[in-house]
Amino acid sequence: MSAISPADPRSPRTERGRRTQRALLDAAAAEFGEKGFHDSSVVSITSRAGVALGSFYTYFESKDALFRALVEDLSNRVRDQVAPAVENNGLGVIAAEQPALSAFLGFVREHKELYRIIDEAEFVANDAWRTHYFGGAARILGRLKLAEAAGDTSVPIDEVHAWAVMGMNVFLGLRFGVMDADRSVDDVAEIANAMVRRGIARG
Amino acid sequence: MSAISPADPRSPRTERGRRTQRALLDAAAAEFGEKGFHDSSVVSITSRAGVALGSFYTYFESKDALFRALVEDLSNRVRDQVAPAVENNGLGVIAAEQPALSAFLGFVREHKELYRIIDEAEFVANDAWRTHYFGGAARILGRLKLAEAAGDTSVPIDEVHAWAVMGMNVFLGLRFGVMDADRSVDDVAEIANAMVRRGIARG
Amino acid sequence: MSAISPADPRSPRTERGRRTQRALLDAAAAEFGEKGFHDSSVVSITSRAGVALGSFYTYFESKDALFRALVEDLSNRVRDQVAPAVENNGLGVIAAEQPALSAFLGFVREHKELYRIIDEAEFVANDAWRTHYFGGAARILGRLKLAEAAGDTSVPIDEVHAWAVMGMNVFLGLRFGVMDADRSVDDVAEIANAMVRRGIARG
Amino acid sequence: MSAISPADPRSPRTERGRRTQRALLDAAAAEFGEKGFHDSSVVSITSRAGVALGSFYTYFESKDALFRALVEDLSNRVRDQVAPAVENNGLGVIAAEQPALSAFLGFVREHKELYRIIDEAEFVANDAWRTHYFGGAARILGRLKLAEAAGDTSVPIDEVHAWAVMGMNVFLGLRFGVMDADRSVDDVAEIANAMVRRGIARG
DNA sequence: CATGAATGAGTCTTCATTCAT
DNA sequence: TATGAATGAAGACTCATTCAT
Repeated sequence: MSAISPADPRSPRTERGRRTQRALLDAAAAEFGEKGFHDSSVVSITSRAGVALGSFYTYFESKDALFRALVEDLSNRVRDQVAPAVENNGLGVIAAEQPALSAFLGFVREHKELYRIIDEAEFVANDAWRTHYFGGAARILGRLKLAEAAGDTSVPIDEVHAWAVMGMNVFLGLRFGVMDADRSVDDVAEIANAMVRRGIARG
Repeated sequence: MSAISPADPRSPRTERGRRTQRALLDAAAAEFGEKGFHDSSVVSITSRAGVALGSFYTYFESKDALFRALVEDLSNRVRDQVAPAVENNGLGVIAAEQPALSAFLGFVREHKELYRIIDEAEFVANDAWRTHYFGGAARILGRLKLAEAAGDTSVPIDEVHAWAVMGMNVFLGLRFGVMDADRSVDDVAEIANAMVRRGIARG
Repeated sequence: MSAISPADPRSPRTERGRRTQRALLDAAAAEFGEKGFHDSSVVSITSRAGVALGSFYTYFESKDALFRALVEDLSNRVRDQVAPAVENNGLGVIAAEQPALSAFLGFVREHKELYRIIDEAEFVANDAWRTHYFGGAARILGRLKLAEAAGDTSVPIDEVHAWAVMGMNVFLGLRFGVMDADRSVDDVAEIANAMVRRGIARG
Repeated sequence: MSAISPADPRSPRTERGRRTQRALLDAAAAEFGEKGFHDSSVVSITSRAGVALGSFYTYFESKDALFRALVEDLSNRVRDQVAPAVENNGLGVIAAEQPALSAFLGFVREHKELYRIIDEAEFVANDAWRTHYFGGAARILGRLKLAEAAGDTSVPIDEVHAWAVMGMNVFLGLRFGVMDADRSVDDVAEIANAMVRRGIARG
């Protein structure tokens, strides 16, 4: 499973070359995971890999190209890990999403460091980001607990519910707020809230 | 509502100072929104603001500090905009989340550019990121449509459902995969999936 | 006489700035004169000028831009030095070119080092270049001496004639060979040779 | 006519070797002609030649050596092409320079790209250079036209005259300004101008 | 002879930050 | 407060050359 398509003009032609490229890839994954893209440097990556600086460019066109290769690779691996959990498991289609989610969570846990590059915001912002989301989740959890106390829920409320709802909200914001502003926000909110309501609320 | 807490040692003492700081803040919002944190430069921000380079440090300790101030500001404004939608609206607690979500989506739409700084990943990665998430959402949508075709759903399936589920998954990955690895992934997946199942599936 | 047009966004606004820029310009002239463009480095120029590396970019957009500024400056100065020698000297128009040429030669002699950057070929090629041109001039001189010996000349033949003829040939080659290939070479050669013939040969 | 002297320790011993070297030479000529010396790279030359990078050093000691070989080769070829035009053509010695010049111009025209490496200045400077010389030629042409209008010329003035005079001036500057500063500039100017005067002006 | 991986010094350029005026 | 010049560490990338296979 090479992150680099074999058609790449820079793909290694000898076994030795293949080893070097792999070393570079691994070093980069570690480095990016620790420091994020911008704070990682090519020098540092090559020295981690035990390779000369110049050799980097034998295998990758640029720092950006390496990053893209890594993300693409990760993306393919998530897919590969999740797919089998879904197929032929004898469950209903929607229920089958549960093992898929389990598989996904397991994958993320295994590739923690690298995964945060894809899904967290700018590294500098991480503190602010954490505060922001923990605050949001806490608020939602408070609301749900309130509903629970009022006897309005059909399931015991859990932190998982709060984060699930917040993730939902954030992604809908990104999708229908940032990326595409054509759809009515009320419409979107209605559909999403209905799902949560039926999923959690009593009767 | 100043973005800078009044206790800040660098908060302006004169009216003129206040105007300068506000200009800097606005310029920064625009700049960060366009280029992301790392590709924005202090020179460019000051020149946008029509202010001398040196003056920047009269108002902000560093580029990082400015960024944090901006995120904090944004965070507070989201809260302020969402809060009233929730209070005293005579709806049940969970149903009240619907206007809250509407308000949130509206806010994001108004502050598109800036908002992506908080919620999108590294700027370089955006293309990869987009492909990654659009792919994920498409996969989920396909699954839900399958369930719908099989007559297993209680509501008409919409793209909103797919993005909602994916946001949920991603955030749970971040929360229980990256940040905290103590909780059983199966447990988390079970709770989340149950919510979706009940929210979408037929009785 | 600044080499940088005052409209340049990077032109210095303070006296101190003006001094720094001048130092950079002078250092660059020396450096380029010694090593040619490619072998000169910005680090070395700034250190000659006693200025920090970064300061270079306060005054010049790039190494290329500096070079262009220098050439333009030199170009203007030649013109300024040659012009007065031509005007109002009471000589016929063509005869007036003689003091102009004197002035030009004097200028070149004063700015030797820098001047060779404009008019010599690639630095690496200089040795080959010298051999090439000295050989050419020697050949021409030989021919002219032959004519002289045969009594066909109206003036004593001098090395100057040989170099003059060669310069003529080379420039016609550049102008009507390299830059513009439309004109008949025989035509060009006829005109040029006629001039030399009448200028040197016995009636 | 090999560009490499047969004594060269790296001259090829087999037919195959000779082909490889020739391919390298041709590729280099193309490359240098397009990009100039510094912007040409050994990798690019070898890849143009369809030869492995390492093989370059089997045939040439260095990039510089290759360049010198090329210039020397070109130099010899100019000589070879010009020589026959001069010999035994039954013209007077000076008149015989006319077909020589024709031959030279023809050669340049055929080898345009490569020729500019020898005779043009640093590649970066070319724009400045062009402006510089075109300006100079225009000035001279203006002067000559003035003389023509005043009835002081014996031949119709042509652009060729202007470029010829300018080439003359520039080369005299190089020869007696840059390379050798011992001779009186007035003396040089007198000799050269006399030639032009008699060549162009009315008796 | 051919190959192509490895090397690392060297280059230009950027930019947050400091400081004298 | 405002200004803008000065700083220099840091970064990405290039490329001639060497060398093991």
